[in-house]
Amino acid sequence: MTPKKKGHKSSKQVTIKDLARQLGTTPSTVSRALRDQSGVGEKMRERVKALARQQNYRPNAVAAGLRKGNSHTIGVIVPRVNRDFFSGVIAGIEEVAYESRYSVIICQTHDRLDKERQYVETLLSARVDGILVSLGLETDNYDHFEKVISSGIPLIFFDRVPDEMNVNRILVDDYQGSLQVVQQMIRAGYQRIAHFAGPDYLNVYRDRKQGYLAALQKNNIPVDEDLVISNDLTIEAGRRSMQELLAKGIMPDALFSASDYSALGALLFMQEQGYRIPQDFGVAGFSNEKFTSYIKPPLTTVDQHSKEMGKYCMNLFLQEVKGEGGAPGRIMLNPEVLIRESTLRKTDEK
Amino acid sequence: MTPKKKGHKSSKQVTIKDLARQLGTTPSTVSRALRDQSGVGEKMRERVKALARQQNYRPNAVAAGLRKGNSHTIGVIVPRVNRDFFSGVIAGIEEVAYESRYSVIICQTHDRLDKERQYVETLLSARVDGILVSLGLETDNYDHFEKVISSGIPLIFFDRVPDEMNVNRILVDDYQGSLQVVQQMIRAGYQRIAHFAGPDYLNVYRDRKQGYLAALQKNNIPVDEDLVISNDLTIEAGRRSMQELLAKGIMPDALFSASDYSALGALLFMQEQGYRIPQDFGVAGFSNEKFTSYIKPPLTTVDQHSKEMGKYCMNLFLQEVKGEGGAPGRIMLNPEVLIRESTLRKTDEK
DNA sequence: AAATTTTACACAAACGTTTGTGTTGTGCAA
DNA sequence: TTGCACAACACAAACGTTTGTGTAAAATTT
Repeated sequence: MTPKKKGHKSSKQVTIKDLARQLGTTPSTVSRALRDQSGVGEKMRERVKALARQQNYRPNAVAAGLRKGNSHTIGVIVPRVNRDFFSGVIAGIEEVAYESRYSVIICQTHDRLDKERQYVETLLSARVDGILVSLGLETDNYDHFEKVISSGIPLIFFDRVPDEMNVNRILVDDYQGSLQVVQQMIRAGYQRIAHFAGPDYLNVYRDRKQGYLAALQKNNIPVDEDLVISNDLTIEAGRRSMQELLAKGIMPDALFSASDYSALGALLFMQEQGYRIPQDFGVAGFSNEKFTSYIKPPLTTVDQHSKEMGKYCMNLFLQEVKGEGGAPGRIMLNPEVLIRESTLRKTDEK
Repeated sequence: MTPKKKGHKSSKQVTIKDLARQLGTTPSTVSRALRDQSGVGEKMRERVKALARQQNYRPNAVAAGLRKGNSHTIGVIVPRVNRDFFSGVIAGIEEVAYESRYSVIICQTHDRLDKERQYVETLLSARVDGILVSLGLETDNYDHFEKVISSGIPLIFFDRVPDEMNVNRILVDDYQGSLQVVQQMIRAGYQRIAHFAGPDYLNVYRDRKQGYLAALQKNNIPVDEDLVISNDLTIEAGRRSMQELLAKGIMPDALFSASDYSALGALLFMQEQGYRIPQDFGVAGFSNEKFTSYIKPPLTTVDQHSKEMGKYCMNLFLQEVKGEGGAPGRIMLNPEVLIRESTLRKTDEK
């Protein structure tokens, strides 16, 4: 009967002008008062704030952004948000952003180059104050990022970074992580270790492959080209690649995959084929996705300190924006190798 | 030697005014030309576009937003992005948003009420054109959303929606989903089914509990209060609650959890205690997180059509923004019950 | 050919801030 | 009492668009 609606439905937001008019003063004074700038008396300041509160005034960030030339917003471009690694980075970015009252626009490319390009345009049009990016799988051309640079706003890459560009980059030591995992696998007794690799033009996959190759070399294990397979690192790809290997009569005794997902695909396939993990076949992945610790057996993998990485990103941005950006920053974090049951062949029984 | 930099480092972005000046025309004509509005000749239009392209003109969305009073951006507030359910919804929202060229600001509350409040303020200040929300676990007060409503922009809730408010809402039939899962468990032969519930003031958890209770009732199984436990639905909580049950000497023969995560915690705990799933103990969850199909045994759960839900959300928003918003829309999707091994006690051997 | 409509453009105001520069008036020292 | 510094405020321009209106010339009709 008595409708609960209080606020008028289509009420225009109250502006600084409205406040000024009601107080018999000017917009400039109101603006200064609200932001505690000098040049306005104690009494007026109080009156302004009181009225603002009472009228439910909310500053128009768009207008302020236009005038000040910045939006206090940053853009983050990632392949997908539902990877624990990326959502971890995002969490880190957000934590720092939240403290400094920055808004974060998150864009998912789904590993598609066209979307990546489009989002860069959108973010530049939205006049974000900076862009944080991890490249998509398809990205083998960086023209769209040149535009960002020439626009003058900070650009920071993390994890999947472009090789050719001299830009800020934050990453984990993929080479070391891979090296150590494979070393452990060899120590556990595996002899013919296969590798699932990603595209060679992305630093992370190249480095992981190099780490794998280095481990073999250090242990005088010859590299078998047949055991190194490139795929798109999904569960399905992992399953399929494993199947194809066996179909070709190639039988490794372990797998180090550049991704936890393709590792999982292979693991599931091998289990279905009746192989026992880790006795008959060892499996290791990369990224420390959460599921790796739930499955049976838990998967050996490499943690990339995703949240830390996110914090570093945002802090680097804040530095840059303060004008402290000299040469492009380069930060490399140490990965943490997590040896779990999936590569623990009964080696301790020696 | 010859530095590659073309764009001047700190180059101010070229504006519509710059173009106008160079063409000997006015900003208004340039603006209309670029947007293919009527009132500008074919020849001039071409000249404008050519120059814009050549000078790398990029429209300033902030300025346009201020003038037009809309930002072509929407805000999405979710508890966390690294749940498959939420990232699925986000994917759906983005897909539709991308087509209609809307930007999406994603905000994670981490289930905290203070963050939820803060993000609402931020989004309103940023003058987003609409807000899509799924409530946090702590949210038992909706004052901050009243502000959104009185600001006049569309507000749409999904999945976790407020009871008291008469607003747009899109959800899945939690009651039906739960009812069917528990019915199946009973048919599979489980007699004493425990339930992990979330806070009663959130619709989804209340409905799931109701579905659970209804299933018992329909099968003339008395409700045992000891078997209904509220926790915060994390893995750890699931593990702990299960442990506490056993410690108290209460021994259910199955569990239906309102969340896949707490279901997983309980499942892992029971396996560690030597119980076989599903023979000795049945487990079912809710939400169809991806990991549920990887673990051993695969977990029975309920799919909520997350991506669909996201699309519905965004489409409902688009409708509202076109002014076609009559009474608040209410959409209920049918869930899909996924019976998997974790509740498949050898019932078919009858 | 005159009257009328239409086209192609220019002009100017507006969106809501922020900020540089005037303009008072007050208090203080000389 | 004059001069000066400074506080407290008003005034106005600017940020980059969009959009309503004005005004010629061109195209169309009669």
